[in-house]
Amino acid sequence: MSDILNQSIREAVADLLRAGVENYLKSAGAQIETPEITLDLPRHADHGDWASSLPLRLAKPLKKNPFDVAEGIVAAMPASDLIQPPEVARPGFINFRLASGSIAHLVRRVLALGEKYGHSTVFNKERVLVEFVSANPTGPLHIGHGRGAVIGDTLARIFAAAGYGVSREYYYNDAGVQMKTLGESLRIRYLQALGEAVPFIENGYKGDYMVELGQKLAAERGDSMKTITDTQPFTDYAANFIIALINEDLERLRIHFDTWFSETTLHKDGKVEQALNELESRGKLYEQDGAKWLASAEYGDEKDRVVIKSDGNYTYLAPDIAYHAYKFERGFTRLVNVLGADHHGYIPRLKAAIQALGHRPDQLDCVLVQMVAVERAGEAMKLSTRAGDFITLKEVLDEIGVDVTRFLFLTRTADSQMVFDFELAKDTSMDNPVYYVQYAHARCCSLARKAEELGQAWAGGEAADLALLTAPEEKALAHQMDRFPQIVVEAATQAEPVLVTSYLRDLATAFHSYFTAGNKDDSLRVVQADNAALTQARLTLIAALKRTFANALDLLGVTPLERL
RNA sequence: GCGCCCGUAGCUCAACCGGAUAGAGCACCGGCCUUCUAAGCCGGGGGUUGCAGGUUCGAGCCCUGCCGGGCGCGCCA
Repeated sequence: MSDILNQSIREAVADLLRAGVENYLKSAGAQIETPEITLDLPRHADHGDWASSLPLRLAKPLKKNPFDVAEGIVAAMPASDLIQPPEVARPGFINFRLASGSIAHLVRRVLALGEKYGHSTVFNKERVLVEFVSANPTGPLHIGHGRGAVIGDTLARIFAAAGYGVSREYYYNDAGVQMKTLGESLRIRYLQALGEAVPFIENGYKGDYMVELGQKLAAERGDSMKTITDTQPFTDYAANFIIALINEDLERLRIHFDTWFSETTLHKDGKVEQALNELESRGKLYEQDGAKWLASAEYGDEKDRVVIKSDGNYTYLAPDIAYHAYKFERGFTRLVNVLGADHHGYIPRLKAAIQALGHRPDQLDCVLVQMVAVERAGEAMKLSTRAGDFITLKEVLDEIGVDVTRFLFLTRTADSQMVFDFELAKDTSMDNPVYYVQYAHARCCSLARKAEELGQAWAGGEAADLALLTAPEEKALAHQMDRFPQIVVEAATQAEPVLVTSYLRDLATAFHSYFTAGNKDDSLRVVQADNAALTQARLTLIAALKRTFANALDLLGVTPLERL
């Protein structure tokens, strides 16, 4: 068996099980290959810490009773001081329980790895580009953008921990109608600020921020732009200003983009033409009714899509294909797009496009983020940038803070609709799940302080006799801590940040339970006035736990508080 | 009309990808602070997993049909 420091307890148990299965199959003379080794987290404590239903799946090909298969595997398993002798349960489960020895191994492992605990090298050779937010700079970010921003950034953090080379990118369409309308909106607000009685346009951006921007422009330039009818200078002015605003909100949310990618550069650098030529040479484009079509139906799209209209202009899809082609061109092996759920109809044609370019469809993951409905004192509020009627991300951050905002957005899967209740989010009580977790971390810190007060400051883990850690609650803690690396890999594989959030709750539950057990039973207290050795062992356990909390919270971009 | 997502406790959500007795939080009821942070812990009530079939050792999960909700369906962006 390899060094435990390089292995979680779970992996070690899986190795034992694998050895048992292989030995068993060999001795039974079976002609089947070793199946994938699976270990589940049982729902009930009676079923141990890890359980496997492997015998149930082996029974059929072996034509044997699953219970007998389970017993055969268990008998063929090597012994280990990490687990107690495995139990076989009907109809054919194998249940594993951690032995006390596993606690010491786990604690040593966490402390040895430190900041790296939970990180892995599974995806070392991969590079992932996470594209998110990507709101056109026509107005400040609202609460819905905030959700996508937090999910995208958290995914990026998780990918990095799983070994990926990660880049965060913000893409905006600055070549389209929306930006033109933005420029025209500003031009009118500017003229109005100069005292002209110009009527506002029908589809213009009506938010107060545009009025203010018009006044700002008037104050800066006086009437020097009064006679300019071209909207471009106004568009540029507005876009630059708004991008700066957006970036300010994002930085505040602890989100930093590596690149801000503008659609215009694709056109300027000939990337659109290049991508279409590539498709053409691969025979994936054809002409019909004077337009140029992509044969996307070949790859599961409902129907083929136009990329060049009969008037010679590109559709929206053309630059988008070019953009994704360019992502691959830059060396990324996996693309993750965090999109608003209303874009779901767009995904099949995008996947078709990358396949037509010779890439695998699974290299593109589209994470759909559902709309955020906002409630304030029970009243639903509508969100529309156009109408200038929305809850801005800035308001949310001002009112409830970064930690709570980030955590709340991560408590549900991206795909589920969510109601953001302002009163609840502002509540610093137990309703608010972020405090449950932060409280646990703060309690770890509090224990260290308490020990210090009593002259029993933690002396580092090296000297501690971890064999003293034998309580069931301590085993439960070790078991939870042990899960972390696997959670990170799964969250990265599935692009599912909520796995980390719910893991943190499990970890906090195990700890709160341990902590309060000490209120009833003195012998379970971490700090033992008359037992320095036990105190040191438990402080070492707490140090490992605190490290695990901190590392996991860091993946969510939430601060591990020293005290509440 | 076609396609995608969803339907689980009064409410908000889980269920680790087909496993054992469907779990948490909130709300409700009852216990635990002269001792490490009660923003916590322990216990209780509450379910025909929308409905009806099917697949198999086993289904909340897979298949078919129906009911209900959301979204999408342009040579728009």
